[in-house]
Amino acid sequence: MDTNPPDHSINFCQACAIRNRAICADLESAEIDLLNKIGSRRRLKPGEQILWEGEEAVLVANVIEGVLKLSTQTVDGKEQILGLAYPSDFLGRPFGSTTPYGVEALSDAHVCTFRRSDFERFAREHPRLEHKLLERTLSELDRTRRWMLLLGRMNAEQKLASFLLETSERLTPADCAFTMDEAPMQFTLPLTRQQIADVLGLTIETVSRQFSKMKKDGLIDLPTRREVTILERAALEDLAG
Amino acid sequence: MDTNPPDHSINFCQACAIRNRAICADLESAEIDLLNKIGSRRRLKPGEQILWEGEEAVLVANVIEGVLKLSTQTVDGKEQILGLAYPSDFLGRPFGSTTPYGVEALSDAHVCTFRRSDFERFAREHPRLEHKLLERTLSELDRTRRWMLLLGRMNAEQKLASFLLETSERLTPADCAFTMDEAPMQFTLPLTRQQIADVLGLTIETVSRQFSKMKKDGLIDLPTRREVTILERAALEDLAG
DNA sequence: CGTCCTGTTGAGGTGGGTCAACATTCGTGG
DNA sequence: CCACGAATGTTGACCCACCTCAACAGGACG
Repeated sequence: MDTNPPDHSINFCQACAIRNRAICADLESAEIDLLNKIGSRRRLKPGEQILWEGEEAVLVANVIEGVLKLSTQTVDGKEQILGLAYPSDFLGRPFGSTTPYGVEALSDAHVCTFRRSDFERFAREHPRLEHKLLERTLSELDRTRRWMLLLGRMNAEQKLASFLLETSERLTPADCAFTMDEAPMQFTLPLTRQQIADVLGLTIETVSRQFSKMKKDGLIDLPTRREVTILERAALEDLAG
Repeated sequence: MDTNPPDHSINFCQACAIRNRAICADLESAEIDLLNKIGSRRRLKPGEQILWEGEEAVLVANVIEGVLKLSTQTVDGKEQILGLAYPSDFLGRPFGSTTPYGVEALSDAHVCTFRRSDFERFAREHPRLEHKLLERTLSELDRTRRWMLLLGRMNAEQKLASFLLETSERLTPADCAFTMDEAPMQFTLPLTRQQIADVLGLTIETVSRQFSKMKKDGLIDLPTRREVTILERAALEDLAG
């Protein structure tokens, strides 16, 4: 495994690409220095796992780059992806003893990890960090609840349309100047068809068929398996509801 | 509407039935007095709504007694219940501008409400409260993610079995001495068939058929529409997976 | 060039949705 | 207390969206 050893020669947090969006956003310079001291960075390859469902929760982390999946399994082995983590998202379960889901990198990824005990101590001593984490957790809960509507009440077409729209938005950095309202936009899916199926609660065949249908209908183009071009965003939004 | 005016003649929080489970659990006596001053109690009838999806978030609340539902609707009018709130659960969206879901009482209910701005100010001044809220939100996020597995990957039978087990547990106060491991246990459903369907992402007919099937198979009994007796808990757990 | 892996497409089956008739319970007012 | 109508729940018949199984296609990589 290429777990890089902690390197404190420069202050990572200060320079961090996601600094103004992550939980450390509101901290003061001195606090950031401290946080930097207890964290270490780690690079992950696609498929590499950093948290295991049910294991003792020893790590928490911040996503700096890449996409990761949070997932769990049914007794009969079917997987359900519980969520995707993008840059600035928080991973792990502070203030709880076991990690409730597995976390695996989908793309090359870069995370900032903390020993849970270190992180918790720091959080308790710095209410501002804890407040930021609370806001983030509340937002994540909102997002997760919206996803329940998708799983419980949408058909395959609506699910895929919603997924493509959400993915295109989350892959576009928030500070990006181009709003791209109606412009065709292209991106690389961080997931295989199987993983998309696991996110949407569908089978791989159904996902594939819906992709083909949307392409035939001219809503999207599929230059390669992993590339998607949204041609008719408004139409997709109609489908998604 | 029978909105009771705030009544500060006695200190509600100190005497509160859910005091040791709710977010105020770790507060000191003096803090509780303060919190008590900014909150007011309110009784709700079944069907009465206290938060509306999309409206400006002006209230947050703690459930003291009863069961409430959090829900949202699709464009085509189908409802999806996002969660149920039981005593000691927290309602509303602090640190956000709009309430992301509607909240309606399912049974006679009793809540302790705060103006969001008051609550937020209090929380920021009392990190212990904020910490408690964070822990609660993290747990709720875990619970919600487990529910996603149910919605995305379970069939009707598994969904209903899981629902009955969870409901029986949440209706049994945690401090109840009887663990009732294998004993037959009875409880009153706080939801109509339609609402159960909305929780599970099913239709009312499918819910009804699954109830009938479980009764025929001797797993449960249904003395009245609202009463359920679990006869074979182990078998239900097998079904739920 | 062959093997492996991922994705696509087709054919057919089925779980649960839809529509409809009926049953039961509840609420209201006589 | 009963009578009536409305609301809620049950059951049956049918259908369709999605799942299952299976064959095949296209890259990636040795």
